[in-house]
Amino acid sequence: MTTMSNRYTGSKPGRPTMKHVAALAGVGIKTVSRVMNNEPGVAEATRAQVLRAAEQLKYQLDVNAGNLRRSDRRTRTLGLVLPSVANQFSGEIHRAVEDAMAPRGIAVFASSVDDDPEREQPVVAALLQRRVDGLIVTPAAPDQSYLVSELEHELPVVFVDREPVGLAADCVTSDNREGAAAAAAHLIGHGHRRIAYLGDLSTIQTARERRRGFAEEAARAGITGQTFTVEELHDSRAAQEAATRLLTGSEPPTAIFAAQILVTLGVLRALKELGLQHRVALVGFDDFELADLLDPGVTVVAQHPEQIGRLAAERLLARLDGQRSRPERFVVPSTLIPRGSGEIPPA
Amino acid sequence: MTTMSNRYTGSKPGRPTMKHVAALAGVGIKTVSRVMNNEPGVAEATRAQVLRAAEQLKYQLDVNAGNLRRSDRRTRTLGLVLPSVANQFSGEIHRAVEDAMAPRGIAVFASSVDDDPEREQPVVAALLQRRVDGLIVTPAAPDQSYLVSELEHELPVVFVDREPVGLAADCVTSDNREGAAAAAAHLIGHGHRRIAYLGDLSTIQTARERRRGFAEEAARAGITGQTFTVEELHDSRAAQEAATRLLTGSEPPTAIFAAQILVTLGVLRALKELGLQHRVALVGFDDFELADLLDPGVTVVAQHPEQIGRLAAERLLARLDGQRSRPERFVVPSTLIPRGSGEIPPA
DNA sequence: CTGAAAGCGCTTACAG
DNA sequence: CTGAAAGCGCTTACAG
Repeated sequence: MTTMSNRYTGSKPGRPTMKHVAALAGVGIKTVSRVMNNEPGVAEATRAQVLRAAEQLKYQLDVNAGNLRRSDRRTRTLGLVLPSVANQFSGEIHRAVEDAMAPRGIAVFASSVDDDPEREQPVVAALLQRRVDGLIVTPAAPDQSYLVSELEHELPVVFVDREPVGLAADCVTSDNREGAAAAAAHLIGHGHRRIAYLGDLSTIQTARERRRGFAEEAARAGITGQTFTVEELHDSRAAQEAATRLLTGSEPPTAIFAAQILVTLGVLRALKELGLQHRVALVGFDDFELADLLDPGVTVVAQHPEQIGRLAAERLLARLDGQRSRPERFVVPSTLIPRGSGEIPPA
Repeated sequence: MTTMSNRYTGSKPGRPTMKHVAALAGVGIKTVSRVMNNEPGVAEATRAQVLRAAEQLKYQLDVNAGNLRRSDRRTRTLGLVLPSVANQFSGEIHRAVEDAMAPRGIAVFASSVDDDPEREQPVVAALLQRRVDGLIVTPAAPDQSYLVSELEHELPVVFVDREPVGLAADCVTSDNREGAAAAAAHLIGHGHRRIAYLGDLSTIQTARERRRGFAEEAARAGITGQTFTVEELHDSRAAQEAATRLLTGSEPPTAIFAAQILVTLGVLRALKELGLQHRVALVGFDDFELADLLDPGVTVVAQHPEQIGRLAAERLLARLDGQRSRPERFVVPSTLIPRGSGEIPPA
């Protein structure tokens, strides 16, 4: 009979198992298991011997195999569904979640959905097949009721940035309505009446909230301005074109509220191209690097993605720890940061 | 005997298994396995029956359990080690990797190491315990030889953005040396001789490469300027202070090369504060959103993280598909983009 | 303090 | 076309 060390089954040669470590150390596999999991009740000499064998074989515990038999059936894995891991806001949420999970040994699968309603469910299904212990999701589909059965099976699900539709679950968002209202109030307070609202796809819940907050505040000031409302702007080029059209029209607005980051960038390009950056006021929703370095500095309603991510992660951990109270809705206040562009008076 | 449907073992109640589906459909579990994995050779009627049962129980295949017995032992999982999932460059690499892996059903674990040499190895070890099928790593530690045994066990490892030390493995980087040399040549070509080099930690391999590319090009032009070299700048505040010191010194530089994105931001702040943004030339390494909107526009050496990520992912997939050729080193060319700041003549 | 037996939910390797 | 038995690498539940 050959030695064990060359008789592995898989196509990856040489990956040792507890059996190999046990054989080399001259103990049972249960003892190896105890040592590798830092369980008490192993003689010091035995422990040392096992560790030596493990070291020699470069043995690494297989957490997936362990999980299969473990009574809690936890994979120590989390699914995070985001618009895109390449965007700044998502990245900061991701990092906050990672930082909250790492101390518990929970690894994070992040998936990008690009706000495509069709992709949300397949992406979530793939995560469920991997038996993630929980889900943190930025909803993109019009309805999340497909997750009801998972919730019933006690899978913790927390929604971030946007509220879910069709099921009751924990949720952490920015104060979209209040933030947009604050932006409107700020511009109105500086004397503006002809304020344009440029916003994202109205299928996105936060976009509708911001629209509403802005409109309510405007109405409160006796302003109604359908002519200045443009929605369905999902990229900066579309926003730039829309802003250019408004600004070169017969009755241009004296101020613009850009309700999403890419819209803000598009408006900035339009203003610069038209040489109007010091003439037309601008407040953007969502902060960005360099906003202070532009001329004028860009006044924004800053969101706090790291707080949103952290809260969502804490919520999820509490659920994993058995908290069964009913779903809560957390709203993270945004912050208006005046930097110049929002304080330009009407022409 | 009670019905099966309420007799689960785990703490997550109700998660059905193939056994439950098989019982409900009145077939063996092997048949359920065939259907759930879309294997051929199942009668249409049987298949339909199984699908109906699976649907009714909301059954989802457990890919981890399957993997345990599967002959290839693949977890369809990848480990991605990055400086931080919150930074733009990392995020774009991450997205490119995700997009390359998704069609193959491979999910990505991303981990942030914050360029902390101490954190690299524990982070990698955690991924290995999860039996990832491969690793894409931005090295932060001074040495990656701890991965030699993994490479021997045929675990595919590809390094991104920085070259590994102590082992031969596939690697995809920017052309740091050439890019920095191009920046130097650009400034020299515009008449500058007193050019400051502001760079990141010299422990980081790419920082050393950029320093070298810059110095070589300067030497070629007969310029030696030790007094203008500041390194170990790892955040924008440090860079701002260093730039301010140089610019307010007795013999200020007429041009600055900022060899890292945070350094560029710090220099921009310093220039603006001193009112020198139209007097002192600046080229930055790494592009950023809004570089074109500043006044003047910021000339940069643009890297292409999405290409770097895609190449690394393709390399890894080729290895997974059995390619055994010797390790290759890919260098992705960067692009100098003149926008104004780099074309300011010396005072 | 230690280890043999059973079993987690699947796939493999067969046999019919 | 279908399914019973064995086994993947661990942990559980015991027994000694």
